[in-house]
Amino acid sequence: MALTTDLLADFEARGLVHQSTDAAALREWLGTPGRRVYAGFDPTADSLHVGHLVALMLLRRVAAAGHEPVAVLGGATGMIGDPSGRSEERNLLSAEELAANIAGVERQIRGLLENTGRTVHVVNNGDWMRGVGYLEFLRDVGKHVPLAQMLGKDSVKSRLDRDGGLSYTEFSYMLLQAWDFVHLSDALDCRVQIGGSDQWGNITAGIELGRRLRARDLHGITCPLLTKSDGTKMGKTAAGAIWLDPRRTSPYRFYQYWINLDDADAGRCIERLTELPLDEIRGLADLRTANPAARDTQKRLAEELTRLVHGEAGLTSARQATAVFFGAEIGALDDATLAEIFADVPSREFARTVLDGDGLPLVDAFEATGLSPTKSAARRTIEQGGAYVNNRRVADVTHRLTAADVGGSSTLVLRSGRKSYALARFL
RNA sequence: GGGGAGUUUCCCGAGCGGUCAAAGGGGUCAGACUGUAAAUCUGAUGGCUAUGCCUUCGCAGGUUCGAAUCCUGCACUCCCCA
Repeated sequence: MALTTDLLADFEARGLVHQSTDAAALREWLGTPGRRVYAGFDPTADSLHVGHLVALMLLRRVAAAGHEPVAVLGGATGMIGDPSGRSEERNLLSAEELAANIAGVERQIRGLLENTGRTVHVVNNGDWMRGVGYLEFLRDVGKHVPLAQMLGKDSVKSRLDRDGGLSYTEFSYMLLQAWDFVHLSDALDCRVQIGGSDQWGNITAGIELGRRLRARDLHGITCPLLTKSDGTKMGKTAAGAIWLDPRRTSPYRFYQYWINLDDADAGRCIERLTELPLDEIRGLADLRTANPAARDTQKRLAEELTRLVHGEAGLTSARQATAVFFGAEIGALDDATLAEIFADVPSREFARTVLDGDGLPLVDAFEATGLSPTKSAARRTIEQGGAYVNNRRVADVTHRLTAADVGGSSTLVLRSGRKSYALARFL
């Protein structure tokens, strides 16, 4: 198969190269189709999050360029914890946690890479590290790594300067990752490792080891870490990380995360995280300057990434939820759809009989669902025009919910202000 | 050990014996505006079976027709001198 793209040029055009080893040698090795390129993922949780998307997308580009992506799961390294980019010692995971995490992460990686049409290798460094004895490792690997080199790495230096320092265990992490690289070059003839810029030290350690042990040229590319213009980490919100697993972060919240990025961040993300052609991206940048209010970039970005991670159905549900959360009529939606859209929203069940006769005072419903802490607060909200039933404003403090409000379904959507929702279910 | 100052509603902080559920600011919540941003403006902000009733001003008593405000004791905090 012919190469569809010059991988390195593609990376460069999208601002994905922070540092790389000798570009000419790298380009030459990548000149043959079917080359294997790897990135590692440590299973620190049972789901990847938005921060991992860069690496995943890099591997997709590897596939798109006619090569074969290799994803390495850190069954071994995950037991240690990478000190890179961390300010303090990690807590160790138990073996069971680790196994569960690996299973979850592997499923996600396969889901995101296997539809590229290329052969995808998903391997676990636990598989080749497990049988290796400590003495053996020290003789075969440790012997070839100069301490000065290890101490010179930023990840180590910055930690040594701190009060907490770092343990011998984390210090050794680098050796494991270096050995991974050499092992993969043996087993799969994989000679390029890619990762975030915080991985440069670990990658070069592997390259150095390959030269010493095998006299082999290995290559590395790091991409800039994605950060937001306000300085916070991409994918972190006040409410926590944005995960790829829909059980942790609903497709709606995932979609909204991208929609809410500011212009500069959205511009950078659409370049680095999507597969849209560069001229379309340039077009979006022009639109953004001309009419920032339209938020075309954010919409396109959210759409692309939600479809990629959650599929077409996830995108549809996220869009429906968005429409509803911004005032669309709710009457037409059935219970199942509502349940899906409002998956993140607290709900409260009532006996259907409370709707009989005079019905349930709206004030009571607001208090019972937790939308208002007290009935007085509920009254205030209603008086000030901040109370909605199925997205229709109710300004009457004495309003009572009856069968007429609920209609055919059994769920009522209550809302306080712009964005606090609660479901009332009448069973 | 001696002397002084203080403890107020989510936070800071004002508070004259009656007009105090208690100024002002912050926060929070609503509304307007807006690009689902930021800023800004407006209103609200103890509870309730609500034109009234109940509970709150460190804790426990007391004086008074009436106390966050006066008195006594207790607890805690801070400052100064030894």
